[in-house]
Amino acid sequence: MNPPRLRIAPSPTGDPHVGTAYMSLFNLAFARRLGGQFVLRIEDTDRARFQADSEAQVFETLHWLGLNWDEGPDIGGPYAPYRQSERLDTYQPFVDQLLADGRAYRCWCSHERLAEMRDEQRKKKLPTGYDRLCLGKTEDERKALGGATDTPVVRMLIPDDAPLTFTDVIRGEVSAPRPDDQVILKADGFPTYHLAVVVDDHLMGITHVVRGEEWISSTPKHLLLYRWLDFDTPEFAHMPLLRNTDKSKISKRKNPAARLTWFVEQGYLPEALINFLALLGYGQPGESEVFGFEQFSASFEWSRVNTVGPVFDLDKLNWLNGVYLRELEATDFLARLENFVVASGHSADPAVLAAAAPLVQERCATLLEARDLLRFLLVSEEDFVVDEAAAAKQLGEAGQQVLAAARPALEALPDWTHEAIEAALRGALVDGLGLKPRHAFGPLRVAITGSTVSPPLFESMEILGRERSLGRLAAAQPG
RNA sequence: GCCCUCAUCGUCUAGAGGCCCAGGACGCCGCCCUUUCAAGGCGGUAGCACGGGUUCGAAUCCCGUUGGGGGCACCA
Repeated sequence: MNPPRLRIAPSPTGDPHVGTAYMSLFNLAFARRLGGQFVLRIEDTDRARFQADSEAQVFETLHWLGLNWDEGPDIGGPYAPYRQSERLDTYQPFVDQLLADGRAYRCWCSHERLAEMRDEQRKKKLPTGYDRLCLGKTEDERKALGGATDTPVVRMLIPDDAPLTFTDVIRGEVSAPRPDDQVILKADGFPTYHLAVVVDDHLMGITHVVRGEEWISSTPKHLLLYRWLDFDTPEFAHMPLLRNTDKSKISKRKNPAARLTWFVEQGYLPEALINFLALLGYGQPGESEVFGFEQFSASFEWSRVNTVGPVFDLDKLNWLNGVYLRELEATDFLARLENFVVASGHSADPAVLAAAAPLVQERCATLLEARDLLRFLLVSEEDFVVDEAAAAKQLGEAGQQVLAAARPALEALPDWTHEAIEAALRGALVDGLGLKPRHAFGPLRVAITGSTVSPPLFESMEILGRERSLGRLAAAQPG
């Protein structure tokens, strides 16, 4: 058996969708498992929804995830071009052939007439579908009937014996609804998805078609096209759909995680997202829920792919991301944090960040959280603010006593190290004032970090430096 | 309305007739550790949608019901 060829075919119609990464992951896992190829093809046949910057974002986010393709519009390949808008000449002969063979016909019906027809069908509670008004008519005959346009489309003539069942490598035998006479060539000369996928997948030697389960009901149309055009039918794998919390198909409207760029913005690690997506669609390949692409790919079998659409559970992703963050080498963590801080438009003193990174590596689920935990170190003194609620809680009368006792003890310190700071503070506050540690250090934490939650206090003060630390303590004392 | 598809804790799942009065993970709750928060340790909460079969025996097989999801475009 020849190595398989698989493809992902996103439409450049906006922010890349998380589903694109999800499908790519499964395509790639199978392709790598059997030493086959993974192809990226851009399906830009809908010029009404086309967005020019979308394609670059697709490339960028998939590369970020390490889901790299062997052939595609950016790197070329033996079956170029890989953009459907550049392949219009390729589709035309197949349309002509179907027309000549009587498998397709021209249709002049206007959008208005089609809409009316559907309204009528729905009102009468009939199944919706094209009523074949144009079938067998010349342009003149049709126009005499009204509700026609000058630019016809081409429709498939669906026969009564159209095949409605097929084998899906995930689900086994699947049946689908009987299609109506589907448009395959639009009035603007672009093919619809149905014609374009079939032709391109055949010409590009695609052996396995992996797509969302929303395509199951369209598959009979494709089956017919493969038969009529005398193409070999590929294997089909219909993946369960990712869901919103309310179980509906995951959408950008209801779920920020539907946008692939969101994960970058939030400071997720690509390896964590990959792990998570594989876990959702496949489950764990071995003993652990924590695993990498290699292990996933090595275990890959279509029959093990889930058939139930999983809810995209951010709690679990956050946990997983934290696991990956903690497993990172300290230098790797620092590099990624620095990268994230800069990419998110903040500046940072590399020395400060290097010293502070180990303080937060175990304390955050995402790089965004890490950055926020360190904000008190990254801002200038002019921009530093103490959270109001935190101040109200910790900087009242008792807090002021703490600050008053702490300052002289710290000012007298010869060495500004966290060990020395801790010793001085414990001496002055715990031993001196007889305070419980939590009451002794709470006010200081708020004064120094601006928050009741922070990295360890003494280390934070050491990194902040003597001058800035004492300045913040002074600033926290009114008058 | 019609067609298709799916059904184990809140969520993701293990379970392919007896090993299951259902196991794990996340979340949640409690305790321990502790300068806050995390991390870590220990413990707890919670589920086979329902009704019929088949069988000595069903979470597992069959049928029906209910429920969820998807599709029914000159969008993909």
